[in-house]
Amino acid sequence: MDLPPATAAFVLHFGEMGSRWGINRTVGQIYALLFLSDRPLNADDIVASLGFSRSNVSMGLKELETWRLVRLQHLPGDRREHFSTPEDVWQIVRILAEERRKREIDPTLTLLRDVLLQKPSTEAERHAQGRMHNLHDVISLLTGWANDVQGLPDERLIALLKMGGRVAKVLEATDRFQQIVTGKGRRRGKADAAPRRSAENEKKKDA
Amino acid sequence: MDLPPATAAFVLHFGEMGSRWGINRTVGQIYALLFLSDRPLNADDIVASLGFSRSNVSMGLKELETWRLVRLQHLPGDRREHFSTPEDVWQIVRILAEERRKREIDPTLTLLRDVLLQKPSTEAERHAQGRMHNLHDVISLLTGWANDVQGLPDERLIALLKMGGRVAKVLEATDRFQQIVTGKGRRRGKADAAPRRSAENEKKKDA
DNA sequence: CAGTATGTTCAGTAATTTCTGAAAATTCAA
DNA sequence: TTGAATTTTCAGAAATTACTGAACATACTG
Repeated sequence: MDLPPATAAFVLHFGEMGSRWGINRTVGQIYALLFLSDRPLNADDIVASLGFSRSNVSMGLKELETWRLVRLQHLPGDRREHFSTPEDVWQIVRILAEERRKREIDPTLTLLRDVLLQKPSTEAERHAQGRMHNLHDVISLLTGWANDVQGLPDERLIALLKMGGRVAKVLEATDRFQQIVTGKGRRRGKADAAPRRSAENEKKKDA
Repeated sequence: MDLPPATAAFVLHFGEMGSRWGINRTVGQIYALLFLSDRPLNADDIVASLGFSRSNVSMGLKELETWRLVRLQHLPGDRREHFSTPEDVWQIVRILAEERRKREIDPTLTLLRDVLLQKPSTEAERHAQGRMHNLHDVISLLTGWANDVQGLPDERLIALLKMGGRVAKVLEATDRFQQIVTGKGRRRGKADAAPRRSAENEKKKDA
C-alpha cells in the first residue's frame, strides 16, 4: 500500500467504519479507494494499492456490485473490468438508503405485521404486541419519510435539510393559516405513530 | 428458551438484525427481550429465557448500558439488578441516533476535517480532497438536520415526518412569499452541500 | 484453433469474535 | 466481622468470518 497519507487515512478509517456496519473491512477499504480515485480502477490496481489477494478483491467487488455501489465499465483498448463509484455523493446516499431499506427495514416490517396478526393469549403477549405495534408505527413513519424525500431533486432535498427544525415553525404557521382559512383543523394522516400507551402504564407486578 | 411464538420470532429476528449492525446477536436478543417484556428483568430471567451463559448476559447488559439503551433499576425487596428499556419508542430512537453520531459520525467528520487541512501536492490528491470535501458536506448536512429535529417535541417531530416530501411544497411557497415580500431571494446557509464538481469532471486519463 | 489474459470459485487456513465456566470481586445482612 | 447472594472478570474453547492460493472458467487475440 503506497498511497498518499490523506488517502491512506481515509481508506483505513472507512475500513474500520465498514466493519462496524455489516460490511467487512476489506470491502470498506476497496470502496473508500474507489471513492477517492480520479479514474476507474481495475482489480489489479486495487491489489497493488491495498495488498489484498486477488481473489479477495474479486469477492469484494462482487459484494459492492450487489449493493449497487460501484459501476462496472470498460475503458477503450483495455480488456480488464474497471470500477468506479457514482460521482455524486447524494446518489451514493440514495442508493445506500434504498438498499438498506430493502435488506433490513422491509423484512422487519413484514415480520412485525405477521406477528401482529396473531391473537395474543396472555396478558404478557398482549403487552408484547403493543410494543411491537409501537415499533412498527415508528419504523414505518421514519422510512415513509425517507422514501418520500428520496423523490425530491437534490436541490430541494438540500434546502429541506438545511431548514432542519425550523420547518416545524413553518408547519405550525401553515397549520394556523389553514385553520383560519378553512375554519377547521388540519386533517390527520392514516397512521398515527404517537406512542400507544394502552398496555404500557400498568402497575409493575412481581417483586 | 420457552417464549411465546411471537416473542421468540421477534427476538430471533432482532438478533440477526443486530449482527448486521455493530451489535452482536446475543446483545440484540437481550435487547429485544427487554423491549417486549412487561416488567424489568434481571440477569437470571434472561438466562432462563434465552439460554445464554450467565457471564454472557452480564457482558451483554454492560454493553447495552454503554449505549444508554437500558435502565438499571432495583425492585423493592429484591437485591438483584433489573433492567428495562425506555417505554417510549421515540426515546429509544433518539438515544440510538445520539450514540451513533457520537461513535461513528463525529469521528468521521473529525478525520475528514483534519485531512482537508493538508495541502494536496499532486493532482490525484487534489481530486481526493475534493471528494472528501463533498462527503464532509453531505454528512454534516444530514447530521445537522438530525440534530436539529432531535430538539423537537415528539408531537411536532411526528407531524414533520408525516408531511414528508410535501414539506418541499410548503417551503417553495414560503420562499416565493418571502421573495415577494422582501423583494430578494432567500438567504443561503453557511455550507452549501450541493455536489462540488470542481475536480470531478476531468477527462479520464490512463487507458 | 492454441494461447494468453482476465475473472471466479472454493476448500482449507488464518484471524477474529463470541461464548463459557470457574474464580474473583462486590454487596449486603446479620 | 462472616457468609450468602449477586455480579464481574478473564483465560481458553468454540464458532464464525475473512482471506488466500490454486484450480477452474471464460473471453478475447492472432
